[in-house]
Amino acid sequence: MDIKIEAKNDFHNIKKDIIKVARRLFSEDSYLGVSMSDIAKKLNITKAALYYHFTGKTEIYQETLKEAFCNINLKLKKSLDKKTDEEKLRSFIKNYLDVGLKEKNLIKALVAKLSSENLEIQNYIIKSKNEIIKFIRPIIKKILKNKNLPKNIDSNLITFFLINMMDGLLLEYSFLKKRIDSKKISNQIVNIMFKNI
Amino acid sequence: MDIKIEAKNDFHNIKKDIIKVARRLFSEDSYLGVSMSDIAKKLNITKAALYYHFTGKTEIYQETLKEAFCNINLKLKKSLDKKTDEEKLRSFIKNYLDVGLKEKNLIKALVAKLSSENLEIQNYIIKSKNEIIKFIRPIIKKILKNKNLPKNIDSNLITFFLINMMDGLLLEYSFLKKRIDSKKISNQIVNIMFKNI
DNA sequence: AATAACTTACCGAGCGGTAAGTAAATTAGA
DNA sequence: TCTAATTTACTTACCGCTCGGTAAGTTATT
Repeated sequence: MDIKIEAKNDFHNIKKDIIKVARRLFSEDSYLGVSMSDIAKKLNITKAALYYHFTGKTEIYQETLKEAFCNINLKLKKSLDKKTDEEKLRSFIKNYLDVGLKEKNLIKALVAKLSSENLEIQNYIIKSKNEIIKFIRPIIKKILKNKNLPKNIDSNLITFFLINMMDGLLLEYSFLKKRIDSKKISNQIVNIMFKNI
Repeated sequence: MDIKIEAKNDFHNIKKDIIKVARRLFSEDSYLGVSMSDIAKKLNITKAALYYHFTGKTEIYQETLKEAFCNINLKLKKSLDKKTDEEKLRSFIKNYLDVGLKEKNLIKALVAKLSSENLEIQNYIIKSKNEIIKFIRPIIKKILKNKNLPKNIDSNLITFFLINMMDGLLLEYSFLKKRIDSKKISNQIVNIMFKNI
């Protein structure tokens, strides 16, 4: 009985452990740059054990992406707690940058080798990105409602540019391995893209 | 004699051919995603022949990056031909987007597996990017000279944000395999980031 | 007795890279 | 100018290694 309790204390889903480790490795390197052996070694198990729990590398990668995107969505939803729309926007940008720096693989996923065989993963990324855009777009729309935008510019475009600017920044910071002050940067972005427009 | 002339007509540096092919392949895939055999096969030569002309894969990759950056700089310099600073800026953005879409590997280079052994390549990328920034910064500075910028914002920051926004956009378009109207987008970027600021 | 959760030991394929051989062009020497 | 030596630009055939993946055996729990 005592042993069982001890076992229960030690218990945590091994599949979750695998994804957790894979997520860290894929975050530091590309899909091709991480091997199944790498993942197994970090867990002190054999490569074959991974194949007991998952059908293959693709599935593991897909699961890490799922978890990462789930994480992002959870964090971004917190932005809605803020009172004003502008505060929501600022919070959204800050949270996106924060989680993006932690989950570098999300950005890397966009450029890593996702060949035709991984079409499923590509579509999953597109879907997840669209969810993020849909999430912040109405807020930006409300903020820009009463401002008279230049011709050819609408709130959808600005949302699109905002997301890609943040992705570009994340890429740069992750490449340069620079620490950033996400709050400061979010304020700067708002100042440049939304103030005085 | 006739044969010699014919040979001269056919003559073009094989090393340049290799870099040309490698450049296209690396542009479509990541560093790890392209093998020496892939490059050789496209040229209808053997893999060993590549090692006659180059010391290894790293050197070939480095040469493709060099050529690509050289190409960028050449095209960007043409922006200086324009009359006004604003026209120079618009042209710079358009050219950057155009060449960036062609040379996807430049953007990919930032996230592909460039492990510790490729520190040289990393430094080369940083150096080349800095050159681009140095090139456009004074123009942006002049444009923003008489505008009163919000606190915490200066022309250097806006330059930095501009470059990263373009990189983010290129990443997105290259991922979605979307055709873009670079002139239209450059105007939109200027409208959002520089007009009414 | 059966199942869950592994390990051991292997597979074929492909990787970056190399040693040795070869045909054609170029150069050197008589 | 003819020939022998050398060099250029490769090819063939391999190396050791790692990859993703699997079949079969093992141990502990149910």
